[in-house]
Amino acid sequence: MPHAGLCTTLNPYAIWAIRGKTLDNINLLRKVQLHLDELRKSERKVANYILLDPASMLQMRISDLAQASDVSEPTVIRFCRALGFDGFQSFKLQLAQYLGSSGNYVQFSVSDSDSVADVNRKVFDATIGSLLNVRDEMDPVALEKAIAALSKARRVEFYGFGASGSVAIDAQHKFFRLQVSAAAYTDPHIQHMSAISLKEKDVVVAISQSGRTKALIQSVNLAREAGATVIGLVPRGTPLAALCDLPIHINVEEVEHVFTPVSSRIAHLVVIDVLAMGVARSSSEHLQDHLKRLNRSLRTLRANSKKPV
Amino acid sequence: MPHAGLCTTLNPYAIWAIRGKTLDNINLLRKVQLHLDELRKSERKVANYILLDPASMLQMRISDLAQASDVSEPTVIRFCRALGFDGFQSFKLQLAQYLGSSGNYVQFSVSDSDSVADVNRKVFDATIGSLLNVRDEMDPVALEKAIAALSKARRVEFYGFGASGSVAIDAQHKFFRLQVSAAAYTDPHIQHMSAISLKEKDVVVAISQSGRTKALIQSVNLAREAGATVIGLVPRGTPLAALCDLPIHINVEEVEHVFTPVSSRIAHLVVIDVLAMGVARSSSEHLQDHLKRLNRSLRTLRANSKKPV
DNA sequence: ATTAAACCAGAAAAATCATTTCATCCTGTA
DNA sequence: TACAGGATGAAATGATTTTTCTGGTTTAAT
Repeated sequence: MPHAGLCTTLNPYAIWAIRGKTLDNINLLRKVQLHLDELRKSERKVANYILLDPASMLQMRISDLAQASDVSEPTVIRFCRALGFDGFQSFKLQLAQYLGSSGNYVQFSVSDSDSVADVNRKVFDATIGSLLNVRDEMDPVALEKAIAALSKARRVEFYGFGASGSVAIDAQHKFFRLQVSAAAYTDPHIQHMSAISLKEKDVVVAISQSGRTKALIQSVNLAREAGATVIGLVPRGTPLAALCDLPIHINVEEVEHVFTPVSSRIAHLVVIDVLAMGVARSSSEHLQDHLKRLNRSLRTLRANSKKPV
Repeated sequence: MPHAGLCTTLNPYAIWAIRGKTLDNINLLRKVQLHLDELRKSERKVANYILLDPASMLQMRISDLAQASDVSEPTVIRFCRALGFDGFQSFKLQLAQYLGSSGNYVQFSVSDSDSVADVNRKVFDATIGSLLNVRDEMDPVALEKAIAALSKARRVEFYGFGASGSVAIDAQHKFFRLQVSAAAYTDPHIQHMSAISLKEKDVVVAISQSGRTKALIQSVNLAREAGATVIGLVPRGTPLAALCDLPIHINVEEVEHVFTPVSSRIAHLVVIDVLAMGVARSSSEHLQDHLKRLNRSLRTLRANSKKPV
């Protein structure tokens, strides 16, 4: 097998996989909340206790949970069954997995006493937490429309400023490789100039963390006037979101008074990856040949000797 | 509270947090592997079975696992105890949590029958999987040294090509905000020219997914000759890794014949975040004032009206 | 080579815990 | 108020884990 470096293997679809997990139980706690009013009164006591402190029940036996919720043991079982689980153990296991997957990445702040290893861990976990949120909030229909538009596009331009500027540049790279005629502009003047020269079959992807950058709004307006389709990677409910033909809403934060500028760029990048993967999927074998050749040519830019660390 | 957009709150440290989880069990499977030779012969059978297919045991009763591993039930319990758990259930629960946190993000490939929602999920999970790996493989000592070097640096330059080019640009942004004199060069000529003009107190951060890009190797050589300190975000065991003063090893892939160019850039970005956070921490309150002013000034570039979606 | 000691593994008993059954108790309605 | 209906819990049942104890196997010393 070829070296892993940039991209030297054949199948662009081969990545990583989810072990079988029904989509139902991915958001277990949300599911509990949703079914709350379908539950009987005493079962609801159990639900409320679990929603209040999900982690604690992992250590509990059925009798403990019954006592803590002030109901009888059979009720706990009925609660589990009402949610579609086999029984208490089955529910507990699912909850453990759920808490393992998303429960860990809750809020925190780095303190001065943290070691570098702690900071590392926390920054990574913060990022992962954001990604999990964005993943679950993503609208597949919007994605689908965006992928369709990108696949048909004659030319794709990525616009962004600041941190979103580097996302735009990265996106250009990605789409370039897929043989899409792509450009990235991070300068407002050039954006404007390019925007007015766009045609109907062109697509603009506007990337913004704030959703309110004036210059970007202007570029998008110009692009739309020129007849181009505008896809937006923007937070919901912002001026830019309202302006785009195909807004893809990306809300990184849920807790208001928290500073996470770290993660939103990364969420944007991953969404770009999703779009690129979607476009790659919908294109022909021809493209895969192209990718093979591309990788071969990149290899000539590299040194070959392997030296020890 | 101010709007969340780019970065409008006061405390740059406030991000996200880990719910209490002993470090021991974060890498449960690795732990099993490490203790493998301390186990008795028949207990090892159990361990091997679990390492082979951890997910399957979640559905198993103790007797099933005993049968599957070809040992008796007490042996299974002794195995759990040997690893420091209370018993079988306790172990199973921890494993469920572990698999929930990282076990899901194992290998797969996107198939043509996948919906866009599936692709979305898989791309996100692939990314998260890589991040989890990189997080756990990261060397805190190397990070610490790099942070120290960056904090003392008179000037920091980021070098990268291709996808790593946009990482370099992003890194420049990030450090720029921390009042570090930073530059990013993605053109080999300019890199070379800049590299030879560096001084002893300067730091270069070389970013590469392959670790073997010729032009980058050359830039690094020039920078070192000029007396600058070179930090490398590179895979272990590559020519570049050998060349850097302070290599930070980032190995995104573990499975050889798999194509994951998607995730390595992102891992690099997160490592940049970690470094930036480290530098921010080690600098004064003065910096925090600066950040406040910076955010105020950025706000003037934005539209203020809130429009509905 | 032989024997004792320590150790290891499994069968069966015991304990624990989840589940089912069934009787009781509410709640709402005629 | 009486009755139907479902909702709840006590106690019995059943399943699964855990402990105990015995037979076997390795190890080391004579």
